[in-house]
Amino acid sequence: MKPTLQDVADAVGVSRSTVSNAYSRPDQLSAALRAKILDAAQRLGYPGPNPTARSLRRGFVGAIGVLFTSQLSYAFTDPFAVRFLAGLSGAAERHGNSLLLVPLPADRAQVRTAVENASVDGFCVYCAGDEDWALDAIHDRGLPYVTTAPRENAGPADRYVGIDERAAARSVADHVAALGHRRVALLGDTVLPDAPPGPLALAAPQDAPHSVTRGRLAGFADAFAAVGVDWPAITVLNAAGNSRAAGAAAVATTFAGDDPPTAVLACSDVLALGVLDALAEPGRRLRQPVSVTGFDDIADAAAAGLTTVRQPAEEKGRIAGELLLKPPADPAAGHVLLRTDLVVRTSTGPVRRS
Amino acid sequence: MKPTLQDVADAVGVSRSTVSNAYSRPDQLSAALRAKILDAAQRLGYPGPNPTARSLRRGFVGAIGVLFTSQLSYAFTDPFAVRFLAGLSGAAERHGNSLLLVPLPADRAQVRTAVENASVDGFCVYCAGDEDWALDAIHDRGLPYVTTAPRENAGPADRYVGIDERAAARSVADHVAALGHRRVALLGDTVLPDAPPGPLALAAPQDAPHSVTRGRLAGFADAFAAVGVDWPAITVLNAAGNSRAAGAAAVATTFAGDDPPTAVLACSDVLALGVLDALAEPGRRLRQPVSVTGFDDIADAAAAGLTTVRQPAEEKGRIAGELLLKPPADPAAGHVLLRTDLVVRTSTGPVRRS
DNA sequence: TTGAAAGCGGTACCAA
DNA sequence: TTGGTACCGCTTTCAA
Repeated sequence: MKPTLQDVADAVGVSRSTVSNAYSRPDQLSAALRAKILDAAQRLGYPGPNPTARSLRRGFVGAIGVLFTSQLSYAFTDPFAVRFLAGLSGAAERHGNSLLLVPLPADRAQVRTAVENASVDGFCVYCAGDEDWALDAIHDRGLPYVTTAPRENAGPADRYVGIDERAAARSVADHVAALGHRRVALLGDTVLPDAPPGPLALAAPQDAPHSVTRGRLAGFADAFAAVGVDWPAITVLNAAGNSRAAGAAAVATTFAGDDPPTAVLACSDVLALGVLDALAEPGRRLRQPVSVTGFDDIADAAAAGLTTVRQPAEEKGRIAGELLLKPPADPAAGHVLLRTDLVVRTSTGPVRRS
Repeated sequence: MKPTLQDVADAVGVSRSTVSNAYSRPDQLSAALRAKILDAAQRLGYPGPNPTARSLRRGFVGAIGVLFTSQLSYAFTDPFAVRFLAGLSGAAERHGNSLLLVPLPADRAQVRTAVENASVDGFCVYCAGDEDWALDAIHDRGLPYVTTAPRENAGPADRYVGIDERAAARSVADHVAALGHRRVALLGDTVLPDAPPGPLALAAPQDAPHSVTRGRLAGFADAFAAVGVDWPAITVLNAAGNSRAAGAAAVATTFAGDDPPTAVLACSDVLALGVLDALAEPGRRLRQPVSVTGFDDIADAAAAGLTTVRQPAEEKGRIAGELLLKPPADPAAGHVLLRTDLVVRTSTGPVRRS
């Protein structure tokens, strides 16, 4: 059996408190005694204070939990999520905290369990807003948390860092509309759960269950409504996942028809890059070039010449971390809206009169 | 104060054991009583069993620690590390484990503390081999661990997953040598600690303190020695970090001289891409095209036409996770060497006679 | 089916 | 400076 603090105390002939102090508060005992204790510990193979026991007693852990709405392993395939994590881990690093990445099981009941079993002092929920079962579980645990999207019924104590999704989406859609595009398609990841890739019937942006998608679709719609293109005239495309391949698959049949869209506005850069991939496929014949826009401004966007909306990824993560680790005195400061910038590159251009 | 299990027990008029069973072993009590207990818990706002206390009592945590040799936030900027993490998190997910990302402080003494404070059942040490203070700390805690490089004095119980760095490096260097290159430069990240960017005096590959760099440099050297180019004739370049910018900076002055290298072999794709960046700078005049090779085959390598050595990133992570979470019965199976493949693209070509 | 009691391994207050 | 003593919150035999 592994030796415990008690064993060390016995070996040296002192009390447990003294051994504990030797580790946690060196100034509380003489250097000589401390050396003697550490020496004995070494000899006995005492691994040092058990972190779990220490956390239990101290009442805090020194770790924050990170929850992803999608599979944890998918999170690492999303460039934006990775940059967010970089920012978050930087903040954690600075505060001496660890990051506990908690995989969320698909089963709703198990989500509760996963949340309940996490030894953490708080949670950062990436890209939530509708995953209420996870947020509810966190809330029930009474732990502080930060989300990257505002909750429907957010209380004043709720903290989040995000962007104005709708306004940001509108900015890029305004740009596309100004270029003269009127036949457009909007592309999102899992716009409706379990929908197949490709065109989708969505009565209104509000019907998208995911709040981020909802906000972006609404912003796109705003821009086109302003130039007389109403929602029913807009094609909504569904992608089965947030990947280039999914983006390409979603538009596979889009440009075949008689009157194809002249622009595709995607809810993420990754999807948009997939659209560009599809458009670049050899053998594809187009009546006119298709404008494509993304969202996020990930690293690959620049090289691809993708017009997109930039949001500060690392900063988002960093602020999420700070919000959690160093709560602002003023609760109003707990709601942070980051600025976004329209980045116009070569993937968008004026529509050609036919 | 937050209610505890005891409070719930008191409220219902049962013992703590029964309440505990209501949560952890529903089959141990009548459905009616269980409902009553859960109901009372709800009413009192009991957050469910405290995970820390539970872990302490049960003797395991359900989480594995991840240690990066560099800053945690840097890890997310390294594409290969990210893919490794994706694989690792997949394995963790499958086994119902969480991942605790532990930031390692620069201070050596604090590294111990960081390791000692992590509530985990084991560690995955990314890219270690020489960070012995971290490994020692893990070892002293008596926890199982996996590394991504063999340890010098590895015992039979040590588990690791890696590649034959030297052979892999040789394969790409053989390719370059076969193309006729004899004046070559090798480029590594932090070949020697605190060295400035650019040319470096390194008496032998063995003098590189980092085992991965050491192995790769040795492999490069092997190939050129085989064609009569000895170590002193080879330029070694140091990069201050594993980034494109650092790669570019490292070769900033390399091609100015009279007799510049005709090939640069980098220890990572990221560095190699930086070299390509530098070579593509406007205004740079070269006597002949410079061949460049990388290592890892990250996503951006293909688009850049980079000749490189592919190693299976996600699989490396996945296997590391499996090795930790489901230790092989046969200890020999705890040492996994993954295969690598030379991927020849357009960044390498035959040397031109001058 | 339920409860009593004994820890899991430490920490921190307070008194000596 | 050191030791005594609760106690952190839960799980788990074992007996009732």
